[in-house]
Amino acid sequence: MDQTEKTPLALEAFLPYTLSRAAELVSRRFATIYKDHAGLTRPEWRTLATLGQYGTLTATLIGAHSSMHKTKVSRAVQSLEERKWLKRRTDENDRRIEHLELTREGERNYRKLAELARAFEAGLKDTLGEKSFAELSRGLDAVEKQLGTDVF
Amino acid sequence: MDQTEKTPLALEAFLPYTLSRAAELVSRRFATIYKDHAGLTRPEWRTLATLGQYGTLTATLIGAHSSMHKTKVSRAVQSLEERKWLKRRTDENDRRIEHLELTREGERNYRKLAELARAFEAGLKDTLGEKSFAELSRGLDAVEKQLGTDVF
DNA sequence: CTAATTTGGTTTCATATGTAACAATCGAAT
DNA sequence: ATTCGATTGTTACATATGAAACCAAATTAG
Repeated sequence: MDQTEKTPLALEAFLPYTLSRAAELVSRRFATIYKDHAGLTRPEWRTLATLGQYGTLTATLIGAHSSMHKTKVSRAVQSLEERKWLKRRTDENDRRIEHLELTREGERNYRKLAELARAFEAGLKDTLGEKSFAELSRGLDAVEKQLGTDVF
Repeated sequence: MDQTEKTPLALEAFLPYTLSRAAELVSRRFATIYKDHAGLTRPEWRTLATLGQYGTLTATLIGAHSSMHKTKVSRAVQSLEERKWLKRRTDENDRRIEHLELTREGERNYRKLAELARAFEAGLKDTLGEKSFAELSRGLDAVEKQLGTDVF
């Protein structure tokens, strides 16, 4: 007897759905941190975080490290530049390239937000429990390892 | 000595990021199924899947079951109605309410897509490995259980 | 060397989204 | 019965997004 005749698909147990739902739940909560504390959008936060982590980078590299579309990066960089949180420096040998770097102000805000981010993650680990958190992390790593080779 | 002085936050190991990234990777792949095979958007697919699973529902309930904003549901229902994949029936006692139900055509397409969805998930389980898949599922369940009480 | 191609990044345009305002209806309170 | 508030669903508006066109600069091909 085929179970699927009655319920071809249970959405609440279907991984693409549960994964997307969990991501939204976590994302929504985490967003309050960079939105409320700094008025940043998600692309802006990711750009800040990537530059904070890696130091000087080009826009293309920011996109690669943070999995963002180049138009998102472009707009986020503009916005952070207007805030004076980052500065551009055109490459001397290749004038298409711009090296992007956080200003002192940007660096300061990055550290502050990074601390809140770590606290958020710690709270999440606490809420989920050490074991579930570790399982989730391992599962996500597996996804990244298997599907993450896509350029985009 | 404080490790965070050098790298306040490693994005590739930060759960809100890895979760969001994994969701996008899986979502992008799964989307090809309902897009290529039926020309559906994600809200349309979710609406179809929810009605297919639960039978007759109101728009509000579809939103609750599929975690979609009511405007998304409203637009998806319109579109599916135009395709003649669902029909509306106004409640006799409360004329604000519309009972939504798949047509035979809608049902047929739902079953077809549901089968592809199950195959997709099976392939994913295969790719990730039984163990990682199970860990991921449990981790996601924990997230849902702890954070899923938000209405939205 | 010049033309064609590629690359880094921005802008344009069409689409998708959510907030808020809205219309219609219902239920409760007076 | 009438008014007020809540609920169901749609629409209008402003914003976010990505595909594609685009510009400028560099590289490759002929």
